[in-house]
Amino acid sequence: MAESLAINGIDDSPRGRLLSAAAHLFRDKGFDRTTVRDIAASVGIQSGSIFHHFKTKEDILYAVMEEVIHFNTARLRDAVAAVSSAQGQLRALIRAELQSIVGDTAEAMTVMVTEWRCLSEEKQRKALELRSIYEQLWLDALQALHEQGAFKTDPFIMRRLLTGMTGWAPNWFDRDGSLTLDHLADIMLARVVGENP
Amino acid sequence: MAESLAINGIDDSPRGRLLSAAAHLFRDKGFDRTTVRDIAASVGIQSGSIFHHFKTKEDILYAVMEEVIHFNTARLRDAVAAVSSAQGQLRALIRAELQSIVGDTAEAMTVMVTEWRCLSEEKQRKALELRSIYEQLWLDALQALHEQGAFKTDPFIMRRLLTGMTGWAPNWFDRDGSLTLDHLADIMLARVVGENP
DNA sequence: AGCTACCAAGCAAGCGCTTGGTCTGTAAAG
DNA sequence: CTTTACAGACCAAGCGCTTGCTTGGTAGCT
Repeated sequence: MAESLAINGIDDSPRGRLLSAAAHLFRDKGFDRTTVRDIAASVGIQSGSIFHHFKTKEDILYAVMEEVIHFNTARLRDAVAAVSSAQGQLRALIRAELQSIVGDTAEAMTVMVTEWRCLSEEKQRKALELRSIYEQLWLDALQALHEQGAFKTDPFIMRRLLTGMTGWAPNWFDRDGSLTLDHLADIMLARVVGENP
Repeated sequence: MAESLAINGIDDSPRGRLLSAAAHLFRDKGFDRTTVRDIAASVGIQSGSIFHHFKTKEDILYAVMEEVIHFNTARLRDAVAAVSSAQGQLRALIRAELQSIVGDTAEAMTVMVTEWRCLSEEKQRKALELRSIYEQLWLDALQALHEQGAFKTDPFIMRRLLTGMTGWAPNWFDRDGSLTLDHLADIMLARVVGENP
């Protein structure tokens, strides 16, 4: 049994604690190398007891993704709503996604990126549908910027480049280093609008 | 038994065919979900016969990475050597990495990115050492561009952003689509030097 | 004679998941 | 106020299957 920091957006019911622990283990060892015995041990119960809360191990993975998508879609929506200019909105989206991906939901977000294919096709489809609102927020902001001439590249491609940049960040960004998330967001924004911090 | 396209840089000895087949399966299903029986079946031998060529399943993964690192380091070196200007060199590096990652060594490169943690720490360290020449080629070109004022961001960070952009490409780039790798390389280059294709 | 490449059979360990039951807290029925 | 009912949370034990890998041997080429 090991204490593990809760993930933002996941409550601390028995089920929620199971989800946080699972996300943590999935990130560290991967879905397949994490056994239900590992997850059970890290919250201090027997392995069989897991199946009182979830039907299958895969359902745990899906639940982690579901929770993190909902939480971060709401965060993205708030981030966009708080700003009026298109460039300001994009900067807010980048900053919020960085917060999701290396900050308070890091484990769950990383898991969503790296363990995606461990879901059955049906669950992938369902999760993709949940993601669609999230992605639309990005495309709207990028489309607006594109129309006002801030960049020439196709907004869909630009979103993919940004996804790659933010998605890779957990592999190198050091939360205790001198580079702040605010600064990094400015650097990434400049890759889109062409300014040069 | 299924035919699978050979990966550039891997010969077609029994061992090489095993490596190509393994890389293909590792990319599709992941290292952990691929069984030695899967690999054996895809080249038409019995599962036990695999261990005549490799000591462990993990050794297969390492061998895939080793081969692809060597091959692509050579390709990167050639790409740089063929151009004189710093910006031309960076463009050549981006183009070559895209070729590696969505082209003729796609399976093996994708596996290297996504199945990295399936290696033991010792093998990770060894593979990282092999990678260091590869990364130095990038840093030299970026450093030169940085010194001549083409961009202000720290070259190390810029390399990480580029790694993310190219590394994510297999998840969306369509080899049969209208976007060419040459065009995509130009788009990515512009994220660094601030021009706007 | 020796080497490479392979087969056939199977072992030991670990896996996800099931089963039948216990305990505790809550709340309606008497 | 007690009794009965019941659901949620969990345990102890273990089943059936898959896994990576081993063993002892054979066929063919040099």
